[in-house]
Amino acid sequence: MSATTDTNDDTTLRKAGYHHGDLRAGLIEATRQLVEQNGPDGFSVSDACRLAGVSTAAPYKHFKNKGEMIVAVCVEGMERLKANMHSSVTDIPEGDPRRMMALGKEYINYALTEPACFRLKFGGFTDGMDNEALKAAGEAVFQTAMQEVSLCIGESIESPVVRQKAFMLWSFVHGLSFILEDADLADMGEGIDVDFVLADMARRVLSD
Amino acid sequence: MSATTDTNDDTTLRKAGYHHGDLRAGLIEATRQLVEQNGPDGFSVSDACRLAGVSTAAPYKHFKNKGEMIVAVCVEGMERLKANMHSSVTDIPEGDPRRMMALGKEYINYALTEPACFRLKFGGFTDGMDNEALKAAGEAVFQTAMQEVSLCIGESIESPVVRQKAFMLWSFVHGLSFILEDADLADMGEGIDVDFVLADMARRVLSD
DNA sequence: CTTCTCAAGTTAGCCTCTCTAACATATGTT
DNA sequence: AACATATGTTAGAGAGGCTAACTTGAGAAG
Repeated sequence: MSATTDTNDDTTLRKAGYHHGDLRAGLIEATRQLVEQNGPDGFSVSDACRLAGVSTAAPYKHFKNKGEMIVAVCVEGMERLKANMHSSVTDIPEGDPRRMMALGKEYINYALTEPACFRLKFGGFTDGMDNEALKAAGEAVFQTAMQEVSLCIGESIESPVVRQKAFMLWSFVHGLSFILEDADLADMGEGIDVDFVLADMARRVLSD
Repeated sequence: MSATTDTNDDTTLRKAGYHHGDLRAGLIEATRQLVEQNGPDGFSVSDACRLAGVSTAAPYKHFKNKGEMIVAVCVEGMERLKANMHSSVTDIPEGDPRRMMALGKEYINYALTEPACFRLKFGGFTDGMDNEALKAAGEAVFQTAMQEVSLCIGESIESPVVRQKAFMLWSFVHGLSFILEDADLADMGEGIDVDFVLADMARRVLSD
């Protein structure tokens, strides 16, 4: 039984001595890994504890309950998504419709590389978990889309048209993400070029 | 303790005597009710048993495990969705683009009236549960959309263009459904008229 | 009508999971 | 050096998933 061994291979995950250092971060990372491995509902607090190398009671010094752990993982994920989206457009000049496409691609890319996190946030697992941080993280992502639409069609971000077009594109990309990461559903889109439909949709929606 | 009382108020749900009659159907209905009440992850086999008035071991004569119960609820739900979609277009002449809109509205309507079933099927709860019946039920729904697109644009259902347009519209409606039923996300679409965006999107995608 | 059989129930109990209470340890402030 | 507090631990209550072994009763066969 060397659960509390000193050889610390997995930084931030396992602990070195009696105290972990940053168990909160360690548990979030452990949970994220488990969720990505076993699906959005295939994780238990106990599993996360084993991964982090602590007792099953330890998490409750950092989170109120299992739900709060899930929310924390989602918030982190949304922050990564937002950062990815931002960095995906830095090389493209403002107003270029390719920026809109890059955002959509990045959204889908996130859904495909962190599918379980994506579903944890959007699939209904956080239903009824009112959390300001999580809501704010989601809004920040939508704001990014509105900003881009505003630049593309040359209208104020306050304009209802901008909101409407952003909402339409977001709905499309959001649904596409869900479909692509579900093997059964993705089968129905066989032969379809994701890049093409993304560009095609952007063109159709952004035109008058 | 009158759990096995003779007064049978809730047909198909509770049993009358020692044998239930159709416990399989009773458990599916009980599960559906619980899921709609408490969210897609807010149900337990035990709860369903209590609702159906049987012991906690009874379900295992009809389902291999909890996952199979979930899948059964999803299959039933998809069949309802398909039926609703079909009946929503019977009064509109073939080829009329309003048929496409009616299908989309019905899809969204289903997501809003049976939100937990919708998320159970599409939110990731059935991840890794390979089930032919469930996959077939989903495909039938997409076929309906393709059929309509084919009629609207006057091309064979085999045509890649038809598949592509159907896929684009489905993605949009699918994403819109997820967004509308999530209170936090729906807030971002404040002031947006669902009927309008549906019609607008259909027009944009179905045009050349 | 009786008897047999088998599908469809039941009880008892295992293991795991979430979460709490009570106790232990280490860290940094005074 | 001593204490206060944050962060761990162990023990255990209560619930849920699932199985094994037993029971019931409904329909077929004699």
